[in-house]
Amino acid sequence: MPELAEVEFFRKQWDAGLDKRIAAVLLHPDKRVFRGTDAQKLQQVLPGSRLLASEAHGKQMLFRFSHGIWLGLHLGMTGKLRVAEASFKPSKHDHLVLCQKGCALVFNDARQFGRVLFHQGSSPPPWWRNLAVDVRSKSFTAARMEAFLQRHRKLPIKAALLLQTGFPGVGNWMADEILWRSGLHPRTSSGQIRGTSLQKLWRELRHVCREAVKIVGKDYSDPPVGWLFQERWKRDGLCPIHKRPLRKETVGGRTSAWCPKCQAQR
DNA sequence: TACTCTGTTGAATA
DNA sequence: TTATTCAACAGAGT
Repeated sequence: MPELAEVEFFRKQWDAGLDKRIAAVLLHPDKRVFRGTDAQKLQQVLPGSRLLASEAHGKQMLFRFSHGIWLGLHLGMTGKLRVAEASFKPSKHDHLVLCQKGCALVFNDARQFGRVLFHQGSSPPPWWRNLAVDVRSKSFTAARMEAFLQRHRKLPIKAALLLQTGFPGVGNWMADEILWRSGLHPRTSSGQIRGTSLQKLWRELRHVCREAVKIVGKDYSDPPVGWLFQERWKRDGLCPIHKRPLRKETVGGRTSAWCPKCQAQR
């Protein structure tokens, strides 16, 4: 479930390889995760360089290597990063393996909605410039959010929260969690949200994102009881507040769960 | 066996 | 420019 918090967790898995040289790269260039990138070149160029640093932005990750090499990863729907022993043998969905002394860095993605990007140069890659403003940062003000919602005023708020250009890192479960805490029905038009309800949405958005990164990003634990998260996957999930059955419908093309009592208004 | 569902996103179309 | 729909993929569930 790679949203903001899970991405942060997976990024850190590869910290095990920091400062170590890449001895070999295992991959199959024709795999879909390499669409649009020169996988053979990557395989040829990366050995010999060291992993220097990594960062995550929303659902995107960037790994920086010596010799001006940059690797971008997106986990799609089922992507995972992990560390394995040095003798690791890739299986079916292990699309990219960076072999190092003592360990192997593994990118696995069954459905291959994820993606590998690659760049050589002294400055960060073009696809890492002009990133959307981080929702947890100081510059993500309520006014900025309001302007974005007005630009997409016809869109149901649930769909707007999933737009990575406005809310980088927010995915399906985080969007539902945010709306539940804000008392907003997922079909509410984005343009209708103003004043106190907009302030509320802004606060809950930032709260959920920060807490999720703290909890899930640390060791992949689930958010605690009391979060909608605990109930929204269940067939007969109940609102954590007053135990009413949650409603489930497709909104903005995605399965959404909400409490008809807490989130009544449209 | 066949059909449905899934946490993403980006291309095609309106 | 923005909104909608659908396909890319594999596996799990019914």
